[in-house]
Amino acid sequence: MPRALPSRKAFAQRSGAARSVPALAASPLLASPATPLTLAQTVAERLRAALLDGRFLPDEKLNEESLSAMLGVSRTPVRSALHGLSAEGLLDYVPNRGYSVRSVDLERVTSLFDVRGVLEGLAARLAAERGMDSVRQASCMEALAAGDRIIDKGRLLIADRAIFSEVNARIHNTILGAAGNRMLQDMVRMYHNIPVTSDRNVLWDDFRWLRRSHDDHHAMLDAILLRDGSRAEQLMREHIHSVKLRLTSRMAPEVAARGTIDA
Amino acid sequence: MPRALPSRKAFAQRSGAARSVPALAASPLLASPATPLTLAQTVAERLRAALLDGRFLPDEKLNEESLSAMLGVSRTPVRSALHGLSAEGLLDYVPNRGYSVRSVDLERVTSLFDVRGVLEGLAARLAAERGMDSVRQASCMEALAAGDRIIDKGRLLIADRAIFSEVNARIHNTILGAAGNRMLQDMVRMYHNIPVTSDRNVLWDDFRWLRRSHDDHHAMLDAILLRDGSRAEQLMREHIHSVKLRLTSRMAPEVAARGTIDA
DNA sequence: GCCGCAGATTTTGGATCCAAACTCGGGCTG
DNA sequence: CAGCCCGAGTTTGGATCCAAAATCTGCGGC
Repeated sequence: MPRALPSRKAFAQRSGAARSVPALAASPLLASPATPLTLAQTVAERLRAALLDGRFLPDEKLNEESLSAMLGVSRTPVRSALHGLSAEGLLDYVPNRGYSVRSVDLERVTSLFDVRGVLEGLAARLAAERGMDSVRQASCMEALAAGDRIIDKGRLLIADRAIFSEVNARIHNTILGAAGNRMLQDMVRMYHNIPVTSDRNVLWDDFRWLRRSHDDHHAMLDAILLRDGSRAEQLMREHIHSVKLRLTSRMAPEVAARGTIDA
Repeated sequence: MPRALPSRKAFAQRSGAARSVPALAASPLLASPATPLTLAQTVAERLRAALLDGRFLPDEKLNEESLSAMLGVSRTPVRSALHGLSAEGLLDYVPNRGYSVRSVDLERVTSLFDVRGVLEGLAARLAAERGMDSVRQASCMEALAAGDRIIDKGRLLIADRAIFSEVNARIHNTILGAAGNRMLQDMVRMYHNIPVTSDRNVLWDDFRWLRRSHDDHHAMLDAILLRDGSRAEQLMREHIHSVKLRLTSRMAPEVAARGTIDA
């Protein structure tokens, strides 16, 4: 008999409200081919969301039976989901001992942003070399304009945070798409799904930093439109580097100094 | 009743002979912590090996039942293995339609080597910045010397191919390890497991190219020992780029021109 | 009092069973 | 004759069952 389950609060409903922001029209890219999802996939999705939201403690062991009870499915799809999430790097797995939440320490964040820097740098370069189609150009311009409107207010309203987050995501995603490199897309998307480094965890509260960040976006897109691959790459690297510094300084204020990108 | 199985020849025995090359002592790095492997993992390993050896046709559909019969296990570990391999990018998966061998076309190889270029470039830069410990230095020197001995013969003996392949792997792996970035290691190792791009598929038959490649190794390690991160990165990028050109030119001689890395 | 060891219990890994989705072929209709 | 519809057979996804490994617990020895 399965003893009293932990009953993690509010796990069942995750209706995903507050995702759409009216200030930015939905991008026409990435249309879904209406694939019939499998149970294991939806379970994986829910677990991923829970992990990103920090609803599990770092290093917490995940019990298959508890999860299956929690989600109202059998152990089979849960096992499949856990397996997949560990392949994505969100969980740790030890053969006969099960899965546990991968904790993100400073060293791991540093590693990740170093990788992210060169990958997104590559994306920017490729986008510049290939050139952007008009749809993507328009999408970026729209996002930049939306960002400008916020910046021009001179301070960051709370309501604008979500928009800015969306603007940021739009720009990076469009560049990534323009690069036209599938492998690259998959990799970058992969660690957009890692807790601390996920965009939703970036702190959008420092107005100065935010303005600088938006300036970076302008410069990057400028370089891309001018087809200057090297400059686009350098700018993107430096941009990511600044995000890395920002995040790591929060994690361990005393450390987080020596950069790894600047010449 | 399961009808006559395809009985892919020589699938059962894969005793893995001819892996150790006497010219190079086993590297003391990467000691195995003696993890008790699970069946699913061994199945994944065998399937991976089969895929890398090209024992399956591109786009071939993999039937779970056939595989389980072939390997003498139930469908459960096979399913787990297939799931994992698709996460690694070796297989394609469509929800209710199963797994199939991912075919590697020219576009995919190009994508992959562009990514690999920046990632291994990052590894070289990080290795230079951190510096190599004496063990790694010695390991590299040994590998370089072994390579020199082969090159000095003025032509490539068939027996030396395996050694050179080993030398190459040793150098790249050591640099990767010296970078001290776990995330990076995982990513690079991941696409060392992709059919066409796997080191074992590099063609070591053109002596001139091979000599140039070995020169690259010398230059790279030189830069790393001098702690010149930028140069190490540039050299590694260019090195990978040359491998890319070499592979793509074989795949489609008429295309494979415009590079993406050189300034 | 602490460590180690043996049995009980929990938990994971693998096998089997069942249902739902897909495939393929024959027959029907326009 | 082409195209669609429907049903048999196959294949995958999910649930359940069983065995092996690990964890926990309590006892005894040093």
